[in-house]
Amino acid sequence: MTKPPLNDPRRTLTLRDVSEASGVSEMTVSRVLRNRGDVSEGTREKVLAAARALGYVPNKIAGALASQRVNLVGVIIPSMSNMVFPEVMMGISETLEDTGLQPVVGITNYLPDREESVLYEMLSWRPSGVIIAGLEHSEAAQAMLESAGIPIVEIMDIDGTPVDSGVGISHRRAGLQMAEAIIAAGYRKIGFLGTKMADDHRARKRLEGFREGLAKAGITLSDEEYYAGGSALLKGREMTEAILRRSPDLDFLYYSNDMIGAGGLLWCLENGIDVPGQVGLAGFNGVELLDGLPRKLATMDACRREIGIHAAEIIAGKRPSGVIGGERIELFPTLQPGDTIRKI
Amino acid sequence: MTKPPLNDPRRTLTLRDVSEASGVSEMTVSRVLRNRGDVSEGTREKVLAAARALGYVPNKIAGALASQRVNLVGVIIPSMSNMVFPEVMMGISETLEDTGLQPVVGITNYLPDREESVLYEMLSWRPSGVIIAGLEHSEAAQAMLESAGIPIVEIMDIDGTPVDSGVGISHRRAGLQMAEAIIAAGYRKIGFLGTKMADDHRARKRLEGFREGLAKAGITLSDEEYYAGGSALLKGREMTEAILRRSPDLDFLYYSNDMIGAGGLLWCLENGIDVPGQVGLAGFNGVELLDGLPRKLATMDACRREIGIHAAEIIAGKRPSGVIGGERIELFPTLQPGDTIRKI
DNA sequence: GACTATCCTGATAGCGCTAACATTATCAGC
DNA sequence: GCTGATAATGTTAGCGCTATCAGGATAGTC
Repeated sequence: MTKPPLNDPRRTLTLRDVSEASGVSEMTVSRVLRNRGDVSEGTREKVLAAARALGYVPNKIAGALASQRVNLVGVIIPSMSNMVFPEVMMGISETLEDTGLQPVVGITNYLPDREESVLYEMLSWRPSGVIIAGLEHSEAAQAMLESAGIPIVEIMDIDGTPVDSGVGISHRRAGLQMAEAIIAAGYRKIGFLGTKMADDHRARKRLEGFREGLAKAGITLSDEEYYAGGSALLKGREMTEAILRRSPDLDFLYYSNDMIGAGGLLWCLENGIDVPGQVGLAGFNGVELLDGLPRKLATMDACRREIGIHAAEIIAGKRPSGVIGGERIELFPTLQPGDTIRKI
Repeated sequence: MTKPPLNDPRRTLTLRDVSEASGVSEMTVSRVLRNRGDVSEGTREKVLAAARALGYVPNKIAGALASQRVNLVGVIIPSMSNMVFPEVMMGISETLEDTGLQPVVGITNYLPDREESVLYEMLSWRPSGVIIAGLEHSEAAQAMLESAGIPIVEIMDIDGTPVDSGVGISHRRAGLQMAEAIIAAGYRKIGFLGTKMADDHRARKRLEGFREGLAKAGITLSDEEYYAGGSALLKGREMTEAILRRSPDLDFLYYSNDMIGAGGLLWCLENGIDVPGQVGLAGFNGVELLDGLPRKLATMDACRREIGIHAAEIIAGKRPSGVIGGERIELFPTLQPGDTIRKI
């Protein structure tokens, strides 16, 4: 963005250029281009023609500064690499589409430090609202959210207290319900397979809920296996092989996400393990991928799309309630037993 | 972003507030917060302390307007729903990380109209550069790119002439090479399975190259099957079943992407089809998912990550060549035969 | 004809920040 | 002490736009 001298014909155009080309004031041009206020049909056309002919693109930076209005919504999520956040994004984009608001995404990679800096960066653009994944933030991030003076929606998780609004599911309960279903189906020697990520609070809460569910039946996890990085499908295979080799008496494997669950399912099928007779399997998320698998993996959908839609509605002020802020929307995932849990 | 009166303590903070709190001029505060110019250690600490205490977040809108510098890079891609663009994004983010530049993503859903409006919106923020997928754009979009006055990098595809810089692979050649490999392996009755998208120019070019490759051996496609929307893995299964039911004599299936290829592979394995003996299979992209499949699908990697890295380097001015613009970087995908093409 | 109402357009004053220059402190060297 | 460099800070003037209000038409009303 170097600035050419004023006489350079390739200097970036301003309202003034359009104004001069169409013979009206800058203010009128501004009105035409924003469809605001009354402008006669004649001038409107004249201005639009001039703008088009010049190839004028308004400068939103200047516009935003002058109007104190920024049509941006910051969306801060940990990752894009599995399909869960992209689906949330779709819900958000779709809902924001006809509001004039535009989502801007920041990725944290599950790092609190990075979340903090991404948030700072976002807020420095003075967005109209922020949608941020999770309820756990660094102290500084928490402070920024509290004093931002704009709508904040914390999404995905509802087990805790949002700064402003919250939309999500109870991961603790999701884990608990899955445990209950597994026990009800008669499984007793249960293994857990998940990621190593200390900062994935939602996976942690699911596991806690799961343990709690098992505890109610007087059961504890028989074995655990963790991974980090790499192709989730492949890791699912490897981990499944490893855990079953180490603990051959396991009769159920609970995966912290569907992708590793799918890998586990493929491995079991190839190795002649009777699923769900000998070993039952379940994942979490309800990803579309599962539809194409030889057998449907048991899972719970995380209401990803709905979360995105509701969050965006709150920011856009589209909530039917008419409430301004401080909404708390809990969604309820349904258990999809698929073909990998014994029918009772 | 409503603006509270000046006496409202919750009004958004400005440089002036920090300046008053720390007893120096706004300019000095600005210098401290941007680490620019000479500021004594004493004042620096005083200012930082005040800024932190107040919870001041600079207003980049004002900063950008004043300095004519925007640390944003527009990235315009068609989709996030398969893993190809997220991986390009990772290459971009990683490369931009230490440059002070920030990517901002826009999604077009393969719609030229939407591409045009997303581009317009992006340019109105006066970014430092634009990375945009593909070489085919609407006339208006093309004009905007030409006159934007910033570095433009068109990515993914190199079969054509970029406006400014280009980074990608030849999809035409990729299709051609795959055809040659298939023919060399002795397959003759070849079917194609792909998406319906008229505006996926890269898929189209691959198919054209593929047809060309077949033609050289005097072969034409024996059958074709197309889909739109839905779970790609599932669609891959369904399409494979459909095409093989209609044309049982096919001995090879070329899929326009790995995901449907994977679905096809699973279907074939379940239905006792000898792969690659009776039917050979190949996809395109080289997605990580394939690593977890029972058998490795033949594919060609699309150099997604590298494309992202090179594109970002061009925008950031990090190219070793020192060239300013108009670079053309062709990458060469390698054929990964996997286990689904007969060894010769 | 004066008056109000409605519609359209223009002049003015910033938005919050930074570039560029101006000014003031500080200190070495003679 | 004075000069002149260097370092540290302040002053001024916008960046390109929009909110706000002030007109100038035109038309209708009494």
